[in-house]
Amino acid sequence: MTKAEKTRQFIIEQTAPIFNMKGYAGTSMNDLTAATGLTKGSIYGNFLNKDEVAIAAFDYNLSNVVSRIGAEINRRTSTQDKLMVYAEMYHQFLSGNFAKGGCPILNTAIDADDTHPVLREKVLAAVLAWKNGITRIAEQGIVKKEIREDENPAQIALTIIAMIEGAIMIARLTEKTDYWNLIMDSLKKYINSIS
Amino acid sequence: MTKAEKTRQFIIEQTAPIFNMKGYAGTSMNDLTAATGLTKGSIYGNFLNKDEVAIAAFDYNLSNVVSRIGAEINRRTSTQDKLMVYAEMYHQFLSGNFAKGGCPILNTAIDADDTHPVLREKVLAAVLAWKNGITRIAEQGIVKKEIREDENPAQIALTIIAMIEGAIMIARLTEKTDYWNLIMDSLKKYINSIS
DNA sequence: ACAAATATATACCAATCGGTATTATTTAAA
DNA sequence: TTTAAATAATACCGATTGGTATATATTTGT
Repeated sequence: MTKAEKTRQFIIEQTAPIFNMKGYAGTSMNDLTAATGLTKGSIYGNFLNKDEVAIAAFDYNLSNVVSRIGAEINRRTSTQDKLMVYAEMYHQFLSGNFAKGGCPILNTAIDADDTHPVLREKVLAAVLAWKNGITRIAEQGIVKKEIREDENPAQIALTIIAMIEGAIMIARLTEKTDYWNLIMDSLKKYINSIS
Repeated sequence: MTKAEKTRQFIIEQTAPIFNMKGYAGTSMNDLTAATGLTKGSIYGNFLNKDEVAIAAFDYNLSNVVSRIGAEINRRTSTQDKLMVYAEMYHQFLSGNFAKGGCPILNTAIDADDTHPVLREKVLAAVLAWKNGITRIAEQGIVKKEIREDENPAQIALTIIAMIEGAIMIARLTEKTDYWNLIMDSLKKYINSIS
C-alpha cells in the first residue's frame, strides 16, 4: 500500500462517520479537513471532489456492516437462526459500534433519494442485495422444511428489512433501547410464525 | 387573516415539500425564494430565519398527515380497522399525495437526529404522540376483547410504526409499490394475529 | 382619499461553499 | 545520497451561503 493509498483510506475512515451523521449536503469540505487534520489540497490530491469522498465513505460504511453480518450468518445453520442475525446484530447501530450516526442504508436512502442520483443508485443496489440475500435464505429454509412452503420469500425479506430499519429510526430518535427490544421481539415472533 | 399571515402561510405551503425532499441543510434560502416567487426580504419579513421556516414547514407537513389519518380512524369502529388505517393511508406518501418527498417524520428523524436539536425534539414528540395514539387504541381493544389481553399495547404501537416507516423507505427507494403491498400484507397478518 | 402602518423588494454584507494552481515537502528508486 | 516523482500545504478563485439595512410599495383604519 503506497502512501497515497494509506492516506486515501485514512480519509475514508475518518470522514465516513461524518457523512453518515450529517448527510451529503450537511457535510462540508471543512468538516473533512477538521476530521482528518489534513488540508484541502491533500484531500483533493486523493479524491476528485466531495462526491467521490462521499461515495467512498458510503461504500466503507456499507461493507463494514455487510461483511460482519455476513460472517455471522455463515456461522449459523438453521434458517431461523440465520434470519435472527439481523435482529441480534443491528442493535450495534444504536451504540454506534458499527457506524456512528446509525444505519448507513437508512440514512443514505433518506438523504439521497430526492437529491443525489449516484448515492441513490448505490443504496438502492444495497437494499436489493440485502433483500436478495434474505430471500435466498428463506428459499433454502423452504427446501429444508424449516419455513412453510406457502410463505413468500421476498415478502419475508422485505418485512424483516422494514422492521429493522423502522426500529433503528425509532430507537435512535427516542434513545430507548426498550423500544428496540420490543420491536425485535415482534420480529422474532414473526420469524417463528413463518415456520 | 392579515396579508402577512396569508403570506406566511403561503411561504410555509410552498416550501414545506422542499424541506421534506432536501432536508434542512440541503435547502437554501435561494430554494425558498424560487419556490415562492418572493424575495429574501419578504421571507425575512415574515420569519426570523431559515430555522423558523423549517420548523413551520415541519409542523405543516406533520399536521397535514395527523389530521387526515386521525379523521379516518374516528370513522372506524373496530380495533382492527382502526389499526389498519395507517397501512391503508400511508401509501399516499408514495404517490406524494400527502407530502412530496415521503413521510416527514421519517425524513426529519434521519435528517435532524444528529444535526438539528430543535427539529429533533419536534419529531421526537411526533413519534411519541403517534405511539401513544396507537397504544390507546390497543388498550381499548383489549377492553373490548378485540385484542388478546396478554399483548403489550406499546409493543403493538412500536411494531406498527416501525413496519410502516421501514416500508416507506423501501418503497420510495425502490419505487416498487409491490414491495409496499407485501410489507403491508405482513402488517395486516400481524394485526390479525394479536386478536 | 389620505396618512400611518405594514409588507415587500433592492442592494448589499461578511463568511463559507466547493474547487484549483502553485509551491513546499516527502517519499522512494537509482 | 542524490534526484525525480509523488504527495501535501498554501494561497487563492468565483459563487453561494444565511442574513440585514434601507428604500419602495402596498394595505388598512380613519
